[in-house]
Amino acid sequence: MIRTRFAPSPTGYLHVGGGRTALFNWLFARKHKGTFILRVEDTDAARNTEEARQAIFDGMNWLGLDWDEGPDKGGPHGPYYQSQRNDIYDNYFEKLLAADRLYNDGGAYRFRFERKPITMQDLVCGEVTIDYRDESNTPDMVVKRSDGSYVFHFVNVVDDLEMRMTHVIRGEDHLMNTPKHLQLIAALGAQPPQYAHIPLILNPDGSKMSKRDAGAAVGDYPKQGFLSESVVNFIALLGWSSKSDDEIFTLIELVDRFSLEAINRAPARFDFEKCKWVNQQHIAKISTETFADLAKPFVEAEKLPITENYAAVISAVKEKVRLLTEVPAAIDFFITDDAAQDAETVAKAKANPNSALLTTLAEHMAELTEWSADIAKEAITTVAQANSAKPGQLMFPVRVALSGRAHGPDLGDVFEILGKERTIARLRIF
RNA sequence: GACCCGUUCGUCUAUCGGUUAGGACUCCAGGUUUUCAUCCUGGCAAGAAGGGUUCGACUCCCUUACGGGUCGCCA
Repeated sequence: MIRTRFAPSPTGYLHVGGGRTALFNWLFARKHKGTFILRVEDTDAARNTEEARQAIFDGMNWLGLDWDEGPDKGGPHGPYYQSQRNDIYDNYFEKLLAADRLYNDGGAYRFRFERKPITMQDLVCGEVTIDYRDESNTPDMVVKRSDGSYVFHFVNVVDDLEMRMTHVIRGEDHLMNTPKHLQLIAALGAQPPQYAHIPLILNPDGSKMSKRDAGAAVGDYPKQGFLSESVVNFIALLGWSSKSDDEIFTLIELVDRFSLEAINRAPARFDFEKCKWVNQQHIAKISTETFADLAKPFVEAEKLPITENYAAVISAVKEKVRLLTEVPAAIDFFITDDAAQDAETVAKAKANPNSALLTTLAEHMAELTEWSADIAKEAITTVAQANSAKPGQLMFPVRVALSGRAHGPDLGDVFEILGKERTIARLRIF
């Protein structure tokens, strides 16, 4: 039975690197019908915050990564906050003491490493050997501070043992820590889990992605108008490949295709443009109803009313936006008569000789007894031909007159949604 | 500095000794849309360098260069 975990410390927001680590652990567990555990490593009392703890839960929930054991959920190996597991750590500490592997150093306790080469079999990196005879590079590590608290390496190992982890999938920044953990586990007389160290995520310029960098916080993605499945899809592709030409996957499809063997060893740079493209692909895949629901908060945030024709309006722009944040600006001209216009585009359209025909077009439309996308388009053809112009040449001025911009939905949709009166009114104003 | 991991188009990647080195993002050009976008088609663009091993190397080995990581009483 596979058991994996995500063990963040609540000292900041949830980082995309952490999000991807959580994702890979989750995917591996789900793929093999195993158990996924969330454990909060809050041993650094000085740096832990309640906001950070909440950000982890919010981020995990948003990404759709549910846990089988952990906070709010419980489980047979709890509690799942390290700050509440001190008795357990004391027990293990006694074992190390009894095995004569600890010594006091300035009030703190250090673990005495065995001075020999340590070889590990990493599921991603393969066989890696670190020579512990070189003490300058591997000084005996502190497991208990002089203030009595335990350090990361110790509690992390104890918990992975206690919680019966079978696989530890974590960032490559932990690769050099693994022999330390292996030594600790051996000293405790236990069997280690299998390790898989995944490459780090870098900034577009190749530098290490850390706090403050664009795209670093998982919590920023929903605000920027990304769908959670897009983000999951995109970060899965950073350091992992399905080995096929397909790239757009739902969470379920990822579970189906995921494997540790397909994880790369080289770090990957974050490409914001591609992330947006992935989002666009997911928007295209979801239903109009779902899209309307997801876009609604962004529309309301811009103080735009949800009108009766909201469904039609949203449907007209669904395949034109890459981010949900683009929706308000894409639909506002449908909803209000004083939506912001692109001055440059308007000037360009007014300079267009064909815009002189717009008045004629408005008059012609005013005489129509019925109204539909096709009838309105036909009116354009009629007016154009009567004035020896091509219908297509009228499209641009008409678009600008009706929407105030150069880009937008199909003109037929615009005619239909705006209706006869507003269409004519805007043509005349222009 | 020492140690560890890595290095295919600008970016994400496929390739498990024999391929015209494939796909995707970006960019460019056509086409569709009586319209901009979407979409479709095409194009630009890569094996870090040098040595080996081999009939044959992007693929295996060594060296160098470059990138990342680690050397805490942070996690």
